[in-house]
Amino acid sequence: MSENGTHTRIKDIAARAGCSIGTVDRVIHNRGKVSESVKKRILEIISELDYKPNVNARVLASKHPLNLGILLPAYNEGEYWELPTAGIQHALDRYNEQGYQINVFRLSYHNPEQFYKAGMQMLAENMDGIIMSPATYKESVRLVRSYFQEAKPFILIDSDIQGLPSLSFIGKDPVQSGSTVANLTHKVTRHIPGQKRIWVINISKNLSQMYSFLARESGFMNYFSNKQLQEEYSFKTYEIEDRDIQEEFDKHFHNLLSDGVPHAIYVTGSRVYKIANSLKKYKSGYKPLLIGHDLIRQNMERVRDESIDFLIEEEAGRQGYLAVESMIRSIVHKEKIEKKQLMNLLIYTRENLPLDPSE
Amino acid sequence: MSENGTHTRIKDIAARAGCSIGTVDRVIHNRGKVSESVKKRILEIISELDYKPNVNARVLASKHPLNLGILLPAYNEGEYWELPTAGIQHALDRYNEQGYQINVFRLSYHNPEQFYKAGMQMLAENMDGIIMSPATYKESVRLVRSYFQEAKPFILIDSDIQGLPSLSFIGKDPVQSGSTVANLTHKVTRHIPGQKRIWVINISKNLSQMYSFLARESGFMNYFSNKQLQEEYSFKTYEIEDRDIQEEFDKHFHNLLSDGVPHAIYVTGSRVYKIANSLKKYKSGYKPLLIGHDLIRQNMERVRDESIDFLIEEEAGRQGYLAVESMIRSIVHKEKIEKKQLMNLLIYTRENLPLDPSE
DNA sequence: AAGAAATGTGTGTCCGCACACACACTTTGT
DNA sequence: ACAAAGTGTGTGTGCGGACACACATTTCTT
Repeated sequence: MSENGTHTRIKDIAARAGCSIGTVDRVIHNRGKVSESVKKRILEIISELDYKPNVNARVLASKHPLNLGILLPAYNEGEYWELPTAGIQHALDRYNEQGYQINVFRLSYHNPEQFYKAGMQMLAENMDGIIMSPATYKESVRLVRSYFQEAKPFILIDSDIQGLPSLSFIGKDPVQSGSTVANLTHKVTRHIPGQKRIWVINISKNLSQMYSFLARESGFMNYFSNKQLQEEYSFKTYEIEDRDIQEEFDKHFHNLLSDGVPHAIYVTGSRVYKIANSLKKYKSGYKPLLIGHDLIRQNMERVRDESIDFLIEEEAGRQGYLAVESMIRSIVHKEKIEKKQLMNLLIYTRENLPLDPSE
Repeated sequence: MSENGTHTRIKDIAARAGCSIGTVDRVIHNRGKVSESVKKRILEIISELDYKPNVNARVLASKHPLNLGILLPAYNEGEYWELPTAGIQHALDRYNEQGYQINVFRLSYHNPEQFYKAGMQMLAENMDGIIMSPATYKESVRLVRSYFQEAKPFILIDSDIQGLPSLSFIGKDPVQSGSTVANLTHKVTRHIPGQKRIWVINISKNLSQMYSFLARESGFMNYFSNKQLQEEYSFKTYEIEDRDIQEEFDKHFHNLLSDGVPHAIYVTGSRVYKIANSLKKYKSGYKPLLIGHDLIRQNMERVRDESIDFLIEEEAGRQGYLAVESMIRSIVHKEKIEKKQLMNLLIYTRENLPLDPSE
């Protein structure tokens, strides 16, 4: 507090320390020379008074724009990455309206090499901070090594790579996510007489998604093995290539089904709708429980007509929003950011599906 | 945009309109007299340039504190209302740190009359804005009528009362929520042979909660009637008074159970843990599916030991946070707020339970 | 017609902070 | 011993907007 009854200001600190605001400013920003004794005194007063700089004044006075690098996988319309991207855009619009000046530099990648290259280009372009979703482990570590050396702040979204010196990770533990789905699957199928047949399907286009999918799968399997349910349940795992032509996909999938329709299918990624579509065309008395991820349009349609039973999502849009917000809070406001910001696990059914997935 | 390449400023508008910034300021704030012609010209320029005042400068310059009234039901430790309250506190702390000066005036109520009285006191104390959770319909309408006449902005959290001229409603549609639980219940129990017995239990202390509970119940029942599942399912609804002494509660509940343990129990509120506790003590071969609401500590413990199967929550903490944020954005930043901010429906199981429910 | 009141508009200060600049005092070099 | 370089500290201006105040011009009184 201060004489005027509100918050502590630089001026108040200066008065207490018996120096000018310029000197206080110098110790706060570590710029210019300040004698040790004065510096110590000021730091003491700062911590004693619990001085928090006024963010509004700070943003107003420092007129540097924020250069933000955004590095995400390439995607087509209606695909998963549209969601985080929308969240990012939402945040950018909002902060822009409020008077923040933010320049974005976007790059996308199709494969790990491109990821690394684009990441290095971000360095070359001298961004103030970088928001990215890592591709593979190896390239991420290589890239982050460079970031670390140049003290370049970065935020990881969607997939974490443990131990990286990121400002923050924003996303969800995929193993936990898989276990939760397993719990759901277990409870829904437990009363089916006889042995329950479960399929886990990974449909992916590229390597970088594969990691999350596999982690979800192992979380899923883990649940059943921890519960010692291997007797009651049988599992099959399929890796299906993402064929763009639905007919080809159908053919392949119907082929798998000919051995017998399972009781439940868990698709570890956002391409459940393809399974749902194929399943619809397959004449069979039994409709398996179908669970998949992410609130993309095509999935939502399939939830609406109940060909998908449950859709899990990990607040994809909010991840993007928070990434931008965290970057601003860290770089512009100089706040401290939580190392891990874990999202909630949302479950959607026909009943609680939002009309519009945009955040 | 402006000469300096960034955002439009008042100065830029003044330059274009050929007047001083004082005049522009007057038309923006509708204070003082401005000739019609100049006013019109300025307004045109404002909309043409899409002028957005710089929030940081605005907050910095206007040094009024924000007086915030908060009116919520009274609660004991560990009860539901702790969650929104924590969210509110989190927002207050955060904005306070950032240099906003916010004074809060809290009141709580045990019954509708107190609610109305406290609400009127908020008016008398001349708060800038009020965040509240409405008690009953009648009292809310009466109260809001006064608010409307005095143009006092208010935000409703948790329970909506349709058609009220609130700044925003922040919460969730309880009917939808009930239907979602019904879907879950249906899928889990569908494979049980024979007729499935379902219990819906409302445990509440006071009238104001009852509304949400009943709405959830009707959403729940709706699902089954829409699906025409009345043949396969039998339903019983119980209203249980919330007895503080668990033994008494147990006695009452065990009495109900003696007619036969149901296959599933849906508790429409946050007091599921009481049922879970009672159920544990009841010796029976069959453990019914147990679903309830809200991430309070006692419920979390029961999810952890799997005596509660699913816990549903509607981002209670975030509701509080958003309420404060929305109030600030509306009153201080003068932004436009969305009339309805619907929360997500979160599902928790043992696998994805957070360690700490605080936001 | 002259002062009073109403109307319209411009100027200046402050909010808290960032940063450039100025300047005094000390230390170093020759 | 005196200039040059280095070190420590104070002052001033500007960021965009809010608001008080000053003042000019018009309109109203009597």
